[in-house]
Amino acid sequence: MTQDIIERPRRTNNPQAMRTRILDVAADLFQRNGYNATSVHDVVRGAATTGGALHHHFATKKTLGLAVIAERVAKEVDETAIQPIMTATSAAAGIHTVFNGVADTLERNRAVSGCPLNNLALELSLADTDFREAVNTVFDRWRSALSLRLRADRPDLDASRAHDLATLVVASYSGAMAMAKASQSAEPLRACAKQLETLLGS
Amino acid sequence: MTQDIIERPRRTNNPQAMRTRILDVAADLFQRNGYNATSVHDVVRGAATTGGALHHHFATKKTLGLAVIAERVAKEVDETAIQPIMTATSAAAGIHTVFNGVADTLERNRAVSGCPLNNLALELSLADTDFREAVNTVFDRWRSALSLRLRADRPDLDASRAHDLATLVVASYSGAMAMAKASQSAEPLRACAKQLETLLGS
DNA sequence: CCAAAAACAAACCGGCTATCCTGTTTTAAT
DNA sequence: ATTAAAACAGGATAGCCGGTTTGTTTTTGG
Repeated sequence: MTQDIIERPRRTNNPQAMRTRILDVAADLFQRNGYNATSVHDVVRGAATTGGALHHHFATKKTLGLAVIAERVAKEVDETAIQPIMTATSAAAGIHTVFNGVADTLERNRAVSGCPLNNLALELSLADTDFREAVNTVFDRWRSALSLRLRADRPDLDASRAHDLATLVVASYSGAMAMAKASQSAEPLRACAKQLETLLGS
Repeated sequence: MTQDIIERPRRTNNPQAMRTRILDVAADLFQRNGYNATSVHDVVRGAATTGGALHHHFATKKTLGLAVIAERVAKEVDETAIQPIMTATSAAAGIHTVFNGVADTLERNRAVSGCPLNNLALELSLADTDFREAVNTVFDRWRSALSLRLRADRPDLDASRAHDLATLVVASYSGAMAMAKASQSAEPLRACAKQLETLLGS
């Protein structure tokens, strides 16, 4: 009797794709449920892989977390917050675009899961220095870019004031996202956008 | 032979004190390490009590968490943020006092553990509706109080604008605290305070 | 063809939350 | 005063899930 061989689909090694997939799933879960509330098993299941494979790419959960910040969160901040401001006709216009654009997105999706940077910042930056530095780096890039743009718009603005102004914009964005998450509403973002406009318009 | 009785200190029932102690320790640990990263065991050890006693006062960890928000975090927000603004000579002066006062405190203590409301808001408000509502209540009280004070100062201000302005103040405070935590520096708070002053001065 | 990389599979130890049962103290009615 | 009931605290345990490790098999590049 010839044995019926179950044809298991041949495995194909694709380390880059695997790494990317794990990173994507982890970023999503960390964002939605938080770092501590997400187990590596959750990530394994989500990425349809195995514990061993994950371990091969990321030795520990912390390594994975740092990679998510450096390669995913940073990119997301860059795309949704920094780029639009750099390409807009003015800093004020860019800020308007970013705040209201994000508000629109939040209203399209039903749930407000918050700013990924902020989420991880508050959960991890006190617990671990490496996490703190990774998060701080992203905050600083954002703030510097904004400060630079503000001065490009208004050369009369001195560096220190521009820096303070950029800080206020970033802070109000973060805070508004926190309030938006708590109220499950985009309204705080729109309110802040309006007020920032009057401040920048002067 | 008479048995030597080890004199164990007689137990004294003091449910209120026990409850208070547990709540205090839990609030502190949740604030410093986060909700998920804190085990009930940690709370038990910190309060120098036992699992059974804790369970008697708070059936589950979630019950404890909700109590911390409603009875500790809310009070802290009231004392450090709302009261000073209500008693100051003007809203602008009050805001100045709060932001710089907190900044001073952060610099005295070595570590910036962030705004307790913000910390728990971002960690829990998406995970659980009860938590979200508890956090949102505190945010709203804060915002309403501020809005009311702004209008008392400037009767020309219409309600909607006052509300938006209050939102910006609360948001920038929250965000500045997040940045302060990530950078372990009070500078973001001072920067925001300065910029808010020019906005309110006009 | 072979060595190294990549992916799989299973299980480990430890700590977590929740619960149970026991014993003690307080309260209040008789 | 006495005593029954309620409130309170102690301590141990169960069951589960956490992150990580350990072998082994499969794939791939040189």
